[in-house]
Amino acid sequence: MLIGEYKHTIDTKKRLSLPAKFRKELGKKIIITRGLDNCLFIYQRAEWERTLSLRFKNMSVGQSDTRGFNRFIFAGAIDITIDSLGRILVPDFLKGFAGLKNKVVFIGVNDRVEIWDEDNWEIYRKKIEKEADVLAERLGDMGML
Amino acid sequence: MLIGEYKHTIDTKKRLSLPAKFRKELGKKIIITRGLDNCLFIYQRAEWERTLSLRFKNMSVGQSDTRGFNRFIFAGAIDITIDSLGRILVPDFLKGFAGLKNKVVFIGVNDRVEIWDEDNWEIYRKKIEKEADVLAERLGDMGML
DNA sequence: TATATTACGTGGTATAAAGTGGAATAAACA
DNA sequence: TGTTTATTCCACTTTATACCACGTAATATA
Repeated sequence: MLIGEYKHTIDTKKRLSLPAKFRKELGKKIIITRGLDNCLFIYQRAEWERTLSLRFKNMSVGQSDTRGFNRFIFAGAIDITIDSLGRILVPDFLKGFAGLKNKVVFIGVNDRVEIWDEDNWEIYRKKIEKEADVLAERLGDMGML
Repeated sequence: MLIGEYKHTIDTKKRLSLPAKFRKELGKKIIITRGLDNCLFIYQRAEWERTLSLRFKNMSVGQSDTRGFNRFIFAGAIDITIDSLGRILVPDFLKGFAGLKNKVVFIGVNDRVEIWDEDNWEIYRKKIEKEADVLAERLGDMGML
């Protein structure tokens, strides 16, 4: 289970160290993709194949939005191996997509990790914290709280 | 059953000792999450994983409010093991969320423990105490108390 | 009631690990 | 072959973690 929030920096060589708490669960081989809401998704390679890749494989190629989404997901995905110190190299096109500057935030979201630009995350976090009581009510309806 | 109210302090190294009365029931491995009304929730690890994490495992990433919800829950949570002296380390983002300064208050709420900033708790406590009088009176009028 | 004993909360110090920066080496390209 | 880019390796700084010690509060015992 991947949880928590960690602030890290991308250095001048585009290197970015993964939070130590995530390394064990993610393993050495990971997949980074364009995510939703302007962030990047990191999946364990096996998990990626199981949850996303298979789901999209069965999608029809007849619909234009399905094709578009498939391209968005697969063309933006990249296989990355973590180096001996637990760092990854962030390719330019992904950096550009998520608007990453120096300061980024890693967040654990159950089965995936997300990389956010610090400023974007601040804005988004404040938004969902404000909506928290509404969300809690929904949780209550679902019998979870 | 977790009950009572205890005043503790966060030291310069972000350490915070759990009230001794709570330690036995909570165990060594706990989860701290963003709570409601500006406080933090502490759950026993196994309990939290059973109730929340597993239910969300198969939630769709297609809907934006579901994503926000997942991020609130998981990014705001942290796995903590209590040290040999019964203390925990409070990460900055949780301190910030709950507005914790030096003095905090632990309160037991049946199956969970809550951490409040002392001042916030004072205000909230006074509020509910005042409301309790009104509630009691109403109940009294109806012949129930 | 007074004293002794224990447990608890808090502060400090030492050690280990993690994050970050730079240098050296290898590979790719012109 | 020289230059640039990428990758590996090493070193420093900071942070987290574990360990130890003291003072106070609570409890028990005489």
